[in-house]
Amino acid sequence: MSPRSPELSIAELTSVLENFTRMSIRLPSVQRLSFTTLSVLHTLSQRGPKRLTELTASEQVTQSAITQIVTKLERDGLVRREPDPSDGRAVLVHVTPAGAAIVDGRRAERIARLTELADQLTPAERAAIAAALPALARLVELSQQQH
Amino acid sequence: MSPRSPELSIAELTSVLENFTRMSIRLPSVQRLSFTTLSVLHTLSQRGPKRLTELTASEQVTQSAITQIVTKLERDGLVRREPDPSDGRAVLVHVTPAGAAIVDGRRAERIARLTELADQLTPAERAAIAAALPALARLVELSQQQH
DNA sequence: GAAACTAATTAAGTTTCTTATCTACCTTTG
DNA sequence: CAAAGGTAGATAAGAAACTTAATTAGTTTC
Repeated sequence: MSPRSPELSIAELTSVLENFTRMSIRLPSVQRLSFTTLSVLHTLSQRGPKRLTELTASEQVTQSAITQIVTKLERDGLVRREPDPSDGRAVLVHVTPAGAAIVDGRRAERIARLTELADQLTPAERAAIAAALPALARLVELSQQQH
Repeated sequence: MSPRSPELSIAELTSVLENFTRMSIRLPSVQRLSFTTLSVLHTLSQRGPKRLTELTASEQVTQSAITQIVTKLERDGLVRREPDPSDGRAVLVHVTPAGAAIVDGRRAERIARLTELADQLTPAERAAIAAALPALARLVELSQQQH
């Protein structure tokens, strides 16, 4: 509530984000999907169909691992492979409605949990977070462009 | 810049935090330590010595997994086991200087990366994040009390 | 002080990844 | 256009990181 533009402490921001990471990472999932598998679903759901090689880059695991994950997800009906019309070697992985439902369901859990916590903050605290949201979103955007 | 206390959208906050999680989770680590192993080191470094059962609760894996992780960390000189004077069955796991150095090193990497990104924000954006930091930290605190 | 409980370990098996190799398609170049 | 090299994905085998189940040792309770 002091609008004197205090300097941003990146160390503190880092620490806060670290804790959010560790807080959300262990959310129980109904289906037993590994972290990487969930991340693949999330990526496909958020950014649309992707090749296996693109997923390899974004998820930071080996191409072989992505093949195995996609195979398992396809067997469970959560994604489907489609040929890439522009390249006969490539495959485009699409998320199915069932797959999207899992991503949405997990997001709903997180929203519910955060809502409970945010309810315990003061209105001023909530306003401060709201005011920072666009900047935080920009930070994420910048990070995605970069690498 | 509009200090009219706009309502906080938890859905947007959730989305932003999700992306931060996925952004930081795949940071390359010099030593090949699993996510859970790094999380144990982080917990010990941040909250001091803990019993194996306490780590089991905070890391959300089985007690057996914690035993194996601690054994491996001890073999590598990153933690050490000490008897709990108040309970002959229990063991207190302490992080060693070498273990703390790994945690600090990884934090330094994250800080460096975030600093680069934050430099690309406007001063107003940085100020907005700075103003929200205490509230975000409180949110983390509340979450840790709860569960 | 016997029974029930709790903290940690050990053993064995499963899941999730990696490395190495392979096939198929694409692109380039002589 | 045919051969050479490059890229996308799949497969096999093995390593790493977990799980479940059973065991040991110490603690609490009645």
